[in-house]
Amino acid sequence: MVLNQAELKKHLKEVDLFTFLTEDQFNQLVAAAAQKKLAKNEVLFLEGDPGEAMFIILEGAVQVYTLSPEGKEKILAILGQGDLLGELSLLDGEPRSATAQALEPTRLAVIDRAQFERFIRENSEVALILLRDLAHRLRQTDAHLQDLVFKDIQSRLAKVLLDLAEDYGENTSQGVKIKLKLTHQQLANYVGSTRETVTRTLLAFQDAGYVGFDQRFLVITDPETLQQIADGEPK
Amino acid sequence: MVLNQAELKKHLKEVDLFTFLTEDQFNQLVAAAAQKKLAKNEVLFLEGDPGEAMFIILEGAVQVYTLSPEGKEKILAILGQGDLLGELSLLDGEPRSATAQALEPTRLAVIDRAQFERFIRENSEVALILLRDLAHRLRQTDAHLQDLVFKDIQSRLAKVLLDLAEDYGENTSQGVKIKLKLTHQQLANYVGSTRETVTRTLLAFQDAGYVGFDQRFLVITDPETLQQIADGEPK
DNA sequence: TTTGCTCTATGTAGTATTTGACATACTCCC
DNA sequence: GGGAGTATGTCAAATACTACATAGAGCAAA
Repeated sequence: MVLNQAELKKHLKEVDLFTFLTEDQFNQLVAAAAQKKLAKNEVLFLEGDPGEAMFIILEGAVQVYTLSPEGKEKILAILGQGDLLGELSLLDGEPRSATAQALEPTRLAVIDRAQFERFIRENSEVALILLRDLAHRLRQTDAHLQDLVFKDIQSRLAKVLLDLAEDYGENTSQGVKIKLKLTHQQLANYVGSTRETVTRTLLAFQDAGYVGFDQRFLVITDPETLQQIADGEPK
Repeated sequence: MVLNQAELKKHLKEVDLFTFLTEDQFNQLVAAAAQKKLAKNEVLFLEGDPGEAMFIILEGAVQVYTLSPEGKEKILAILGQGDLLGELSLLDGEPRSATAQALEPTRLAVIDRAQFERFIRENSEVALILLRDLAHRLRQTDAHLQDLVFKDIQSRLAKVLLDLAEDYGENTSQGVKIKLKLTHQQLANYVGSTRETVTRTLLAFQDAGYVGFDQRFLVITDPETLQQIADGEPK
């Protein structure tokens, strides 16, 4: 199914970055955007590829990860509806520094380099909006780095679960249900640990009653306590 | 001693970011820059401060770090001559997300928000140059994150030493002498470990003949092997 | 300048934890 | 029924924590 212009526009509206644009600028970008669909697990681009386009996620979810020499993965980000993807290569001309792969069926708006550059040139304040966005992401990445150094697996896992609940959560009677299924391996790759440790920690959370399961979906039943754990208070 | 305009200009020329500017743009910025001197260990700004200026390091070195709730430090960057500092707050308006402190007597050029914004406004392509720079730093930070996940202390320490040699090194008959003195504790804070582990690893490097000391300055005697260790090949 | 005091940095060891590697079932879908 | 994903335990390795001893640097008074 192909999105019509109105639907595409509705989605683009959800991109934080683009809520700063005027209606005119907005329509201009909508008109320029092509579309692409990805099946679950389909790879959008590989680390090392030349980067000649950026994407806006209209629907679905994408993981961005790199591989170590030994083949271990580190997930750098899990992006969902409304998120931008792959813009760095358009900004600095470098090849992709990570691989992007769909976690579920996903639809994207595609903006190639020429369109992007024209848009920036014709709307000079967009560069400032992008600068603000990148500054924000740089701070986030530094924070992620601190977490990795200062916090134990419990904290990091709790934090990731809360983040996922934020982005992919749905309120139910038992708590917030995370509609995005990730294997323990993927969670481990995300928090920088091993599958076994994630299994152990998740079981501990379950025993303590902080999380539960509903048809194999993870449900956050005690977000307050999880938040405390994420912030570093033990137990 | 106060830098004269010619000297200030010479230093600014060394900032990668600003080598893209025209002579005119360049002079404009030089004229706008005030100066500041820091004694060793003097704090330039604290995490949480409002950020109303950015700095260019003319001489000396500055460490940028954050504190965990328990008071442990993580050094995010060690910046030297020609590096930019504190520009994120000018871009996104957020408070400082880390503390900056001089590692040795340091001189800075100070560019406040008004100067910065005027400069950007009057030189629209500067925003694109900054975008490129931030994109680059985002990739670097991601790479740092991967190191933290994938590599052991040996590798991380080897990498940091090579980086320091690159930025603060001086060729001698025995090898590259690192002119910046860091305590084991600081190195530990940088690579995300403990002082004891750094001491042990450094001694191992010394025993193996990869590094040595010259009047308490660290000397890299076998950069090739260190590079291999940094890249993950063991021993 | 020298002496000695103090503070900081470094070296070393032993112990405790955390985590990763491996092995083995189990279970739930296709 | 087969395969992917999951649960769980054991073991070993890496690293952090704790504690203490020594060395060196900086400083101040003689």
